[in-house]
Amino acid sequence: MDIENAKAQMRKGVLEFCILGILKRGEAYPSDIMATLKEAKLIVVEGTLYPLLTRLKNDGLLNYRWEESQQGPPRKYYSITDSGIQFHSELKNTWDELSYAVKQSQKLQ
Amino acid sequence: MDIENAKAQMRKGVLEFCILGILKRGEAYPSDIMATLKEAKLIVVEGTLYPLLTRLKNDGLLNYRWEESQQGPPRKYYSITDSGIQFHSELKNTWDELSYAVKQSQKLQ
DNA sequence: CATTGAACTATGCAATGCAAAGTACTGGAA
DNA sequence: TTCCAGTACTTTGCATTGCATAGTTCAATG
Repeated sequence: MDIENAKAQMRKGVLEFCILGILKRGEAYPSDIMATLKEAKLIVVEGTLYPLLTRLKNDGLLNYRWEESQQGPPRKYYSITDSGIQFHSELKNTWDELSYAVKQSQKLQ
Repeated sequence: MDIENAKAQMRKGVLEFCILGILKRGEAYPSDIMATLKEAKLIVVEGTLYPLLTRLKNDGLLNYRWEESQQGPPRKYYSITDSGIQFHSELKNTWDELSYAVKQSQKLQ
């Protein structure tokens, strides 16, 4: 029982919401997404992000297109689909409900 | 990929925080805890709560004592330990950081 | 003694974050 | 050309946790 594990557990399910939120602004490739998450103080590693994007794509919430890069191999640019936008809005409700519940449970100390 | 699963995932790790928060107010037995969580709009079932309490107890974050009940079998009254209080405060930091990160990632739509 | 309800326990599954190792492509240095 | 570094993407396997489900124990009541 350490705090690092607790952090990992709290992230579960939240990353999807964050990533869909980021892609709502416009398409991006994985390194872009990681940089944006890092700005928000959310460190994510490759082994987490890539499988997650693949999962979201397979569920029809994202699409991608290949684009040549100036340097290095081509990149997968991801964009959000209509289903993705709708799912994102449901996730927002879920997150808001959870935030409220946590807040309530911590009240009245 | 359905919203129910997403809810379950988002709860992971958060329940511990909520329960420690509730027990900081004073000792309680499982049905008390479930009722309090329900008030906060957080539905938890036995199969989730009991193993979780056992885990927290084994990690030294909680204690319990048996108490006879007026009706029905005796109850396990749980209370938080000093380690539990400290861990709760670390979880609070973790939760606050995560909330901030989620908020940031959803900005600038 | 049987039944009912409350309280607690145990088992097994599915989902996800993550570490770790691996593959593939490009460009520059030796 | 051959080797190496850097970037981008992929794959495998593990640990943890919420939850469904079923089972056990105990006290009170008829």
